[in-house]
Amino acid sequence: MGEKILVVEDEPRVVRLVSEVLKAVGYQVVAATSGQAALEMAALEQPNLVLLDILLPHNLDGYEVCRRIREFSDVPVIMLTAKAQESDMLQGFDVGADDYLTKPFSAKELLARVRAVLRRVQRPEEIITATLTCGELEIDFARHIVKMRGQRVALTRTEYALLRQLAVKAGAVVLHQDLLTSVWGTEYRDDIDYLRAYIRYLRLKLEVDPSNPEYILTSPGVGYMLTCPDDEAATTSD
Amino acid sequence: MGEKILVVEDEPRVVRLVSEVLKAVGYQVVAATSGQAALEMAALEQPNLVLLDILLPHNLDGYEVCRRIREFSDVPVIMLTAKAQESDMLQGFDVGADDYLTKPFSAKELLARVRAVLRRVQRPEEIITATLTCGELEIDFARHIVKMRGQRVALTRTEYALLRQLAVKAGAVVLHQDLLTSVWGTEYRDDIDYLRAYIRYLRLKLEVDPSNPEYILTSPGVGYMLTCPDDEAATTSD
DNA sequence: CTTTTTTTCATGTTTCTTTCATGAAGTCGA
DNA sequence: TCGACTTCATGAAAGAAACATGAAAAAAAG
Repeated sequence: MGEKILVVEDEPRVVRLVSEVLKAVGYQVVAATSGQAALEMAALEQPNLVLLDILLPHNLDGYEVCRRIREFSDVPVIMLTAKAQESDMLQGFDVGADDYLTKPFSAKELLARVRAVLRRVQRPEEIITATLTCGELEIDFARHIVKMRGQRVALTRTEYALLRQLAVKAGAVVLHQDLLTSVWGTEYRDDIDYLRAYIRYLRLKLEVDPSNPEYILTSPGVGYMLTCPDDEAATTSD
Repeated sequence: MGEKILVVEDEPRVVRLVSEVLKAVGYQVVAATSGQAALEMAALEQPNLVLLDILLPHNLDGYEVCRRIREFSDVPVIMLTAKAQESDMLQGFDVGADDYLTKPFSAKELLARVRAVLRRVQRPEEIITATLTCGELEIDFARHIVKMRGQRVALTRTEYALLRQLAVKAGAVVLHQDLLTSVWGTEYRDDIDYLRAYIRYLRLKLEVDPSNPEYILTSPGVGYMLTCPDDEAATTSD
């Protein structure tokens, strides 16, 4: 239930105090007393939040720990320290901290800020699955990767741009002019040879038989269309 | 480019000051001077962040405004006020604020906290992995250790930073610009020669045949990608 | 001051884009 | 039915852009 919070602090007394406060309201607490241990636990325990003291033993302070955590994780970090100087705080935010709390602080303020940060993180903004599946064709817009029949297909920049335009309007005929202007620019609106060349390149890379395309169909005099064979009665085997 | 920030504050002098600070670093600013106006603009303008003063004219204070905004929106809210009492702050967090800043505050602190909150909102997914294994490549993020085929590989700071950026997005094409800005900084966005040089260094250290890379692949005109040979149907012969 | 790392540049090579010529296929009116 | 016309697919090749590479100067680290 309770989120897991990693407390990084070298003074056992403070660790105990903070832990009790957090546990009292239902959080799980794990602790580390050195920077190195903190990094390992951040990776190993996958906490939902890190409370990070700046003054740590050995030569790995809180700023550096925060910076390194940021290299592999977006877990929220609240800096916790006696340093009240503005420059210290700014440095804390610089290395990627989410909040900065100066000692002494009250249990209530600590809890309020912990809650505020967790509340923000846990709101699962809808994850945009920027991937389109069209028959055996897969386009992962976020990764800029195209697969056909499970195999990765390497496309050039222009090929990808053209396929993308066809894909976002899959199932509909996209006009020559629309393709030309969106891929090459408005001044290429009537240069239909570009389109022919690149439609061909796409077919060579995506179609089983480029001369009898299943996916990229021609609408003579109008434009081209990307169809998803599943959607239709795809049994037109001649 | 700049996120849109709604500033709610009845003192024109403060509005002007805050607006200038925010605009100077590239944010768009819209302002409201009453609670009623704030609610309307929060709905209408869809800001990415709200800076909300607590003392507002008429009978609709900042707490109430925040509470009502929360009824229809998750937009982050930073409370902005002269009230330094702890109870006031706690009430701020209670009504759903993300941060609480007491006047007087410096421009730098304001910007740092604005950035921290926006940063948090903009990357909702957190990926924590102690070590990433990608084919024969192993990266221990906590220790900054890289191994290839079981052997430790010594990387320079820049080499490591570049590999890390590729690794956290393993399996995706990472754009030139993204790599350059995250490794060297935004002002290096178009200095593609740095990238070429370091991609080469990485290949020399990681690939069996640096001229025919298995791991670090080129997407001409787009970017580079770290692939994990196991994951895919590794039939990209030739 | 030596060594390592980073930055910078010039070179040849590869890959991608643009362009054109050809023949096939379809449309339409005589 | 026939040719005149339009639209396509295709192959090939010149031109342009992007790339890998080696090497050396500059800067930073030790």
